[in-house]
Amino acid sequence: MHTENRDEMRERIIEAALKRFTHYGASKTTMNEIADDLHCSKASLYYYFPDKHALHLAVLEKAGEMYFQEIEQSTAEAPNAEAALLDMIPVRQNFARKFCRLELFKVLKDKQLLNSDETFRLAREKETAIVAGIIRKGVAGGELVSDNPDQVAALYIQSMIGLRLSLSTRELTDEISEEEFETVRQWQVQLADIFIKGLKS
Amino acid sequence: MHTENRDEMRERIIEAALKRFTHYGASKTTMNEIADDLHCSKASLYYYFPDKHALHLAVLEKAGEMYFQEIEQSTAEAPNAEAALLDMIPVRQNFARKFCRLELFKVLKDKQLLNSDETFRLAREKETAIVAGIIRKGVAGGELVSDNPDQVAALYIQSMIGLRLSLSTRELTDEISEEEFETVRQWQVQLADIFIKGLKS
DNA sequence: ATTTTGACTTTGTAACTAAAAAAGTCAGAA
DNA sequence: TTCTGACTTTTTTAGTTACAAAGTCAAAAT
Repeated sequence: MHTENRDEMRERIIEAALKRFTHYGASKTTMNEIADDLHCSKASLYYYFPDKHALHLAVLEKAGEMYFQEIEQSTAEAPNAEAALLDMIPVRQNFARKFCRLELFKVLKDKQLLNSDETFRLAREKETAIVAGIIRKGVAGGELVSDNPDQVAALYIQSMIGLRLSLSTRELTDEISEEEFETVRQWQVQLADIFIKGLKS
Repeated sequence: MHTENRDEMRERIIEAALKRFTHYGASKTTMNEIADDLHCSKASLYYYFPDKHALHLAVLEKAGEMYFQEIEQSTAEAPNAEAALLDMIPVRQNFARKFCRLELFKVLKDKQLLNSDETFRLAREKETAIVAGIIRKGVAGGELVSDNPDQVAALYIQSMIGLRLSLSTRELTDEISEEEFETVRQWQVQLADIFIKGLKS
């Protein structure tokens, strides 16, 4: 297996793993399967990633990039703050639906991977910053009023995650039925409305 | 073991179980231990309760009664809607702190006990009704504005539960550290503020 | 020098098992 | 009607094994 350089091969591995993970689940995918897909040996994978956890995290980071790309596009297209916040909701949902088998929660709980905390913290901060930006823009345009957009944004993200979690009757899982998705969506839209109202006074 | 009547003995059993459960956890408490505490035989317990699940649920119902008693007192003493909503938060927290070993989530997930769903639904509805009442009173007094207090109340409760859940890093558990309690409290107060603001426009 | 690999070792996990503990039952006593 | 000792059944736990997957490394290939 010959490639231009180190980074290119890393990308190929991540993409192969992403495919397997999204189809069959991360824990049901073996390193041998990924190697076979790439027509290379398992040992090669370990030349690019110290262990499976690191590969898993890299796959999640890749998925995160795709998510933020969509979020930023959606946000840019929105005519105002209210629309921007409401449009984020289905983007989030589609992402969750598409990548539910990446076993995000498993990695999040796993303390074996030291960098994972940092990765998730950064993703959370980025998402919060996007919401804060939306609010700030709304304040600048006279649509909203807020003396602390960052704090409100953090609370907004935290509450939205909370609604998602409190609606999954089962334990902390990545599997959600279409019916549950719809219920979560409705609650999230309602909560967004409250926030928007609260930010208009 | 002689008592006035059936209900009195049921109460004694529930209270003994409540003590054991809160100290050592429900799943670490055996029916024999409860029987020994009451100086009666295990078989007697089964005369009053069909199985351990039913006793567990009765204990939770008892705790629920204590909770609502405190909530109603706190609500009655509050001078306005804002104070009533904010005062509910520490009451909820103290309840969670006191009865965290009752393994509420375990029973909630357990589908063996058919009545449990109904019990929790009723408790949720009662809590929602209390919040809705606070909002309605606020609307009547000119403090708040809302065209659908029931829906807002349901969203409020759901969001507060969500914040609690999204802050427990670990899996769905009843164990929470004092530090986590404080963090949850702060988020919940902030969210309450947003709701109150949103209901003043 | 960098990248790859086959053959290897180590680790984790699913499937059994046996023993113990706890749940739950019941005929008969109080 | 209430209670109990002696009983059976079910669940949990702790071990065990056997297999699959993770992870390593010296040497080969580029």
